Amino acid sequence: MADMQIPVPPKLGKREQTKANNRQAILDAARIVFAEMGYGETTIRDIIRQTGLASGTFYNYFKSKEEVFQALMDDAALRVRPALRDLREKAKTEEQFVRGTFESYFRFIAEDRQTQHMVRRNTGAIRVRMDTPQIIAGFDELQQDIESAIERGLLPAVDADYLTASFVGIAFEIADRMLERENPDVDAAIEFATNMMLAGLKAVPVVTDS
Amino acid sequence: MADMQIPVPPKLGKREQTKANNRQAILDAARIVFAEMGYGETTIRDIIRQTGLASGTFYNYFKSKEEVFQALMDDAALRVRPALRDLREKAKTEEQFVRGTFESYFRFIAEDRQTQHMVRRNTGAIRVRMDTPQIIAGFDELQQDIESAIERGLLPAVDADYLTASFVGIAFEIADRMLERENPDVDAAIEFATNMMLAGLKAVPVVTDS
Amino acid sequence: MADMQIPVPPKLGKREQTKANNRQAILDAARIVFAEMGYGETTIRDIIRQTGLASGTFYNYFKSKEEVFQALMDDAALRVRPALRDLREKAKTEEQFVRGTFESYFRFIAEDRQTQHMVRRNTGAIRVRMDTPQIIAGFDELQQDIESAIERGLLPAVDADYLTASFVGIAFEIADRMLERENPDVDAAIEFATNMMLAGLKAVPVVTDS
Amino acid sequence: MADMQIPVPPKLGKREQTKANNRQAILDAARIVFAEMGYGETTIRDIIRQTGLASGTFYNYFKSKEEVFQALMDDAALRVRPALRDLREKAKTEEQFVRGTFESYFRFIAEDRQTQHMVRRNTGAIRVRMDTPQIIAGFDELQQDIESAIERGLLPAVDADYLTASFVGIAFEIADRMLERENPDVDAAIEFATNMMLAGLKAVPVVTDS
DNA sequence: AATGAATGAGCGTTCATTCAT
DNA sequence: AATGAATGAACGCTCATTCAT
Repeated sequence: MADMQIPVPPKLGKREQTKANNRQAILDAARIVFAEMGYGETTIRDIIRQTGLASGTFYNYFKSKEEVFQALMDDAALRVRPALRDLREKAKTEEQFVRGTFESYFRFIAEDRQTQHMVRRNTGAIRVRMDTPQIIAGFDELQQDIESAIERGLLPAVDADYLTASFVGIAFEIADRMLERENPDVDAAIEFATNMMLAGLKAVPVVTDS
Repeated sequence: MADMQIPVPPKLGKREQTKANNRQAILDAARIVFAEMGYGETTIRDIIRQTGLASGTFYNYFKSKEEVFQALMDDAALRVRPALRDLREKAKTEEQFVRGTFESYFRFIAEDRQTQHMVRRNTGAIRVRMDTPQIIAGFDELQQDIESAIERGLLPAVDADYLTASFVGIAFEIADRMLERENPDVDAAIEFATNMMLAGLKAVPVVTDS
Repeated sequence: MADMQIPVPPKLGKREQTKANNRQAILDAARIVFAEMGYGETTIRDIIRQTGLASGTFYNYFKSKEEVFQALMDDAALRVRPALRDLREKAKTEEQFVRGTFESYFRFIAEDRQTQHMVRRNTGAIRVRMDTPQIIAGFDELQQDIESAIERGLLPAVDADYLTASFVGIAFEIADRMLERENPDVDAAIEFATNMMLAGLKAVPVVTDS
Repeated sequence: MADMQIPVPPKLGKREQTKANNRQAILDAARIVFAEMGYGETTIRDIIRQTGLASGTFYNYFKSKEEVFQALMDDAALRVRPALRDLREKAKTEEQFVRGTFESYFRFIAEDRQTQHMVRRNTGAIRVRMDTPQIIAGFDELQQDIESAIERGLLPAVDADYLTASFVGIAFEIADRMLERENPDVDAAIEFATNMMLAGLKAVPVVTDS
């Protein structure tokens, strides 16, 4: 009887199942190697090697590296964006808007640090930063939200473009440093970024001991 | 025997001269192609092609692409850092420190936008940011300067790491957007960044017309 | 139970029908792509793509590209050969034999020029000539007919091998040029080839105006 | 002193020597595999495999299969054409013109039968004929020569296009059959073709025993 | 019998690097 | 020291073919 009430999940035949599995395997592999080696340095063969599938199989699912990347983006967007937008739309105060954004970003980054965070390849002193799909998805609509918040009067009528830039810049860089620390203190990062954003240098928490 | 009679041309000076020239030629070529195609996409062949030298010659001067990059960095550091450090060491106020840093950075970026600024390759929605040598050189010692400024009491005793991160993040991102505009207004960018840094969102200049 | 009530569709006939249909579909597709892209350049995938069938299905009917080709040949042979043989067997004079052969060949070529005639791929200056099934079928038994005609005394006792060669060579090349012309004049081609064959250069119609 | 009179052959350094050798090696290899497998079926890797060189080396000399082919053509043209043209220009009679052309063609084919003659791949019953460079070179200017001969009054004013076609067709096909014989009798082939061309079927030598 | 995804060999090509000249 | 051809690994990609469904 229970069977009848529970909506039947779209039963996949074995074929569809493996197909879905493979697609996901490629996406997972891609996320890993993108994060490890950077998008530019990653080859399609790196991705398939990581999956254990045959080289030709890749092309049954994606036409190019770009396409996998885009798929990762779409994936991430689906999962990340709605919450972020919702949060920012519902923000009653400047601080809620700012803190909420940083909070969800830093928490997201902290959780998925292994494979998800932005890439930083240091070949020697070279820093290459690649925005992984999740990141892009996260900030993509920030500017729109900021503009709409300005219209609502929630945020002051400043240059929305530069404000977004500051937001993103601070989030990126602080998250990056946060992850490099032994025991990342997400709350501290949120606090710092929020205060910096809201009231600048002077409002930022003073370090008593270090 | 005939060989012995031919007066030996003053080879040594010239040799060294050419040697230095070649080295510089490679560096110049590398700077151009790095900026044009991005570090990751640049091949050694691209660099030597640009110089007109033979491919083997490259290896007389550098072992790898990385090494050229490092050399460019060192070059840039020599030219860029002293002024920056000097400026920050001599800063009497917080604002001088902050504004001075942004000012020299944004002006530098604006002047050299052609070949020197950071690379942004967009393959579709993919943002890859590569810090060119000059950029890195510019920010490399920022953290030290910040720490020293904190010690001097010029800056509040905040988390120097995160403060640097905010600095760099804001600078990067705003510079980036500035360059995308039709007529980049460097002063406006400096003003925005400085105020953001010093007093946050609320202090940032309000846009009256857009 | 419900399954049992549904009237069983007359499956058997249909099965065989589909089977025959598929076979024919593959043959048709092959003829088209062979003619379009040339035998050598055609891949099995090209053929199945053209049919809309699944790739695996191909192998239920043919083992290889060669085999499809052979089947096309057999097909054509069935349709083309009998008439040709008949014509040549019934020939009362040398001229009937020769003219009849050229006539049926040139007319056939002219009618099916779209997809059926021989392929000529020019990659640059390279001429690759591929005898399509129909063509081969047409000439395949020519030599036998010639030999038999010699025995009958219809044709002089010349080297049958070389005679066939001349026949084929003239037919091929003239047909080829005929098709390249704006308004192919089949009768003129027949006339030229027949005269060339029968009495050589001197007998060939003189061009008065061009 | 002798040195001064004998024109110094362009002394090649060791480098130039190997370079020339390699180029020639590739050309030779290409000629062989083109002849063996047909142009269409030949891959670049087939060619380099035949040379023993590394795969990348091919690209130091040629950009593509087409380019090698063209180079072979140019080679052949240089060697074959002048004699042919000369012969045909100097022809005093129809027969000289016709016989000379066949003669040089059949002799050429007979000599180089290994690697040089036209390709005939029989995969099963499939005949693919590929005109190798030498062949093309040989016949390329035939039509011009024919037209000029017609103007000179050496040949009757027939359709030059079709006449060329007949020439080429007969030459191709007879040469082909000639080569298939145990002991190719070049003179017989020349005789047959010439007579066929000049006076058709009736003039062709009768076979007494076979 | 039909399907179509998986496979891995092989293609054309580019590249970093070596080394005889 | 400069040269630039040779090298062979690796790339992106396509293909014939197999086989579980």
